[in-house]
Amino acid sequence: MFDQDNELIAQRRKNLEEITALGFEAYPHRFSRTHTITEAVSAFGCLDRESLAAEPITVRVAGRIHAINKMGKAAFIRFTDGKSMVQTYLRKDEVEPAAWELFLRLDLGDHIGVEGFLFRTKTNEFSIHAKALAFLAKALIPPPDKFHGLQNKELRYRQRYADLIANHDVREVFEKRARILREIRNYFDSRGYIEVETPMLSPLATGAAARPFKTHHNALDIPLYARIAPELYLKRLTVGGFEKVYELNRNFRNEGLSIKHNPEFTMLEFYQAYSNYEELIDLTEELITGIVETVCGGTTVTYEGVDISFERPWARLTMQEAVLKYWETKPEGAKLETLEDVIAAAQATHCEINPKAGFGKCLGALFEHVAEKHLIQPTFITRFPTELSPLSKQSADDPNFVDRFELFINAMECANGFSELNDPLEQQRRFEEQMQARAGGDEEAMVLDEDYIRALGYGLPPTAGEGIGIDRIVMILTGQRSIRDVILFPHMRPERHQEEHPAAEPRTAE
RNA sequence: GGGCCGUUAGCUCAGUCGGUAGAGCAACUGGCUUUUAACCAGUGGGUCGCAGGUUCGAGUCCCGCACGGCUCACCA
Repeated sequence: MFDQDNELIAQRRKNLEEITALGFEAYPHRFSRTHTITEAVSAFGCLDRESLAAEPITVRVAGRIHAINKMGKAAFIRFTDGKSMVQTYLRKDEVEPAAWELFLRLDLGDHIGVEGFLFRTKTNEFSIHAKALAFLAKALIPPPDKFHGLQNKELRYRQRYADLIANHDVREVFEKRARILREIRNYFDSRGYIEVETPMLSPLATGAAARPFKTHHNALDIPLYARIAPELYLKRLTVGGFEKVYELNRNFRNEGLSIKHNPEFTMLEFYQAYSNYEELIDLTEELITGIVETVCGGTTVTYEGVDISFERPWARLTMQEAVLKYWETKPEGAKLETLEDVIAAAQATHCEINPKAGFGKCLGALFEHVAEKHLIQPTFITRFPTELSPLSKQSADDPNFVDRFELFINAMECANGFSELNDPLEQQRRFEEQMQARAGGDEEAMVLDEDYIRALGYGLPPTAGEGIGIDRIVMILTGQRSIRDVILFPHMRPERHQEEHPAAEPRTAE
C-alpha cells in the first residue's frame, strides 16, 4: 500500500522521518484550537484591513493543506477544515527555526495547526499571519488534483474520503441530506409520533414485493432475512397502542443496481391510527413542501434543467385517469373498466403484459408503460387495483380497488401510502392469494406472516400508513442524477487486487 | 443479464493513418519575504486495465476477460 516504489509516497515518508528528526511528534494526540477555520472565517472574515490592523486578533486553527505558494523566505499555505478554506502567511524570520524547517517538509494533504494574527493581504485576502506552526498528521498518499478535483466516478464512490477532500460540492450534498433527515424527524416528533426501531433481521422477508438477502443465525441455526420493509412490525405497534409511529432507516432488497436503486436504501415509514389515506396525501404535501422551503428556500427546485414546483396542491389522478390522460393514440371513448378494455389498451400502446395476469396487474403494467414517465411534477396516483395491494383496505364503493396512493416526482415513485387493511380474515385471504402466486413462480409475491394475522386479530384500529423513499427525495432536492451520489458509500463490486507480481528490482538510484 | 461508451504518470486529460509515450497539476533541484490554479529555470516519473492474436512494428486493429459509467429489463 505505502511501498517505496512509488516516488511520491517515498518522498512523503522521507519528509515524515525528517519531521520527527526535527523533534516533532509524528502523530500528535491533540491540538487545542480557539476556532475552527469556519468559525474564524465567519466571525472575523467580514472585518476590513484597518480594523484587523487596529486591534490584532490572534487565533489557533487547524486544517488540511490544500496548496502552498512558496516565495523564498516566505510562503502562503492554504488549508481547510473541510468546510472553509483560509490561508496563512509564514515568514522565515518570524517563526522558530524548527517551524520553518518543518514547513519545508510539509506536503499537500498534511494536517497542520497555525497560531497567528488576522490580517488582509495587499490583494485584500483575509489571512492568518503565522507566529507558530504545528505538525498534526502526515498524508502519505497525495491528494487529488487541487484544481480539477477527483473526476473518476469509480474512485469517487470507492474512496469517498478522497472525493470529499477534493470535491467540495459532494460535502454539500450530504450536509443537505442530513438537514432533510433532521426536518423529517422534527416534523414527526413535534406532532406526537414516536420514533421506533424494528428488526432489520427477521425470519420472514415480507411487507413488500421484493427479493430479500438471506443469511443464517449460527446459534439458533435458522435462516434470517434482511428486512425488505418494516411495515408489518410497525402495524403490530399500532395494534399495541402506539397510535403514531415512524421509523427512518434502511431496507434491503436483493435486486438489480441502477441509477435509482441501491441494495440498501433509506425509507421513512409511518403509521397513524384513526386516519385514512387522504389524510396522508395532505400530510405528504405539507411534510415535503416544508422540507423544500426549509432546505432549498422556496417552493421550486430545478432538476436536470426542469423546474419542479412543490406549490400546493399537487396534481391528483386515479391510475385509470393517468393512463387515459397520457395515452397518446387513445381512440374516442376509450375506457379502462374491464380486463378486455385494459388488454386492448395495452395492445394499442405496445405494452407487453403477462397473458395470465388479471385486471389489476394489467392496469398496473399499462400505467407504468404509458403514464409514469410523464409524472415529472409531484403527482399523486390513487385508486390502485386490489390485486396489486395485498395490505391495503378496499375502497368502500368497489372492492376491486383499494384506498391507496403513490407519489411520483420526476417519474420516480417517491412515496406509497394507503388505508391499512385491518380485517384479519380478509388479510389472511389476501396472503393466501400471494402464496399461490408464489407457488406459481412469482418470486416477489408477498410471504404470509401468521403472527401479523394474529396481531390483527387483537384489533387494528382504522389506520393509514406510508413509506417515503428518502434517497430519491434527496436526489431531487440536491439535483443529483444518480442515487450513488446521495449515498456515501454506494455498493460496488469489490476491488480485485492484482495477483502478486514478482518483486520489482530494488531501486538503486537515490 | 442485453446494448453503447470508457480504462494512458499520484490527479486531470491529449495521443492524428499502426512507426521512439505527451501536457497541466503534483514531486525533485535552484531562484524569489503579500502569493491567488503564484511565477522563473532545470530534472525525474509509464505493466498505456489484464491476457491472447494480426503485423517487421500495437496505446492505436481483432478476440476474450476484469472493473466502471450510461442505458434497457427487474425493482422503490
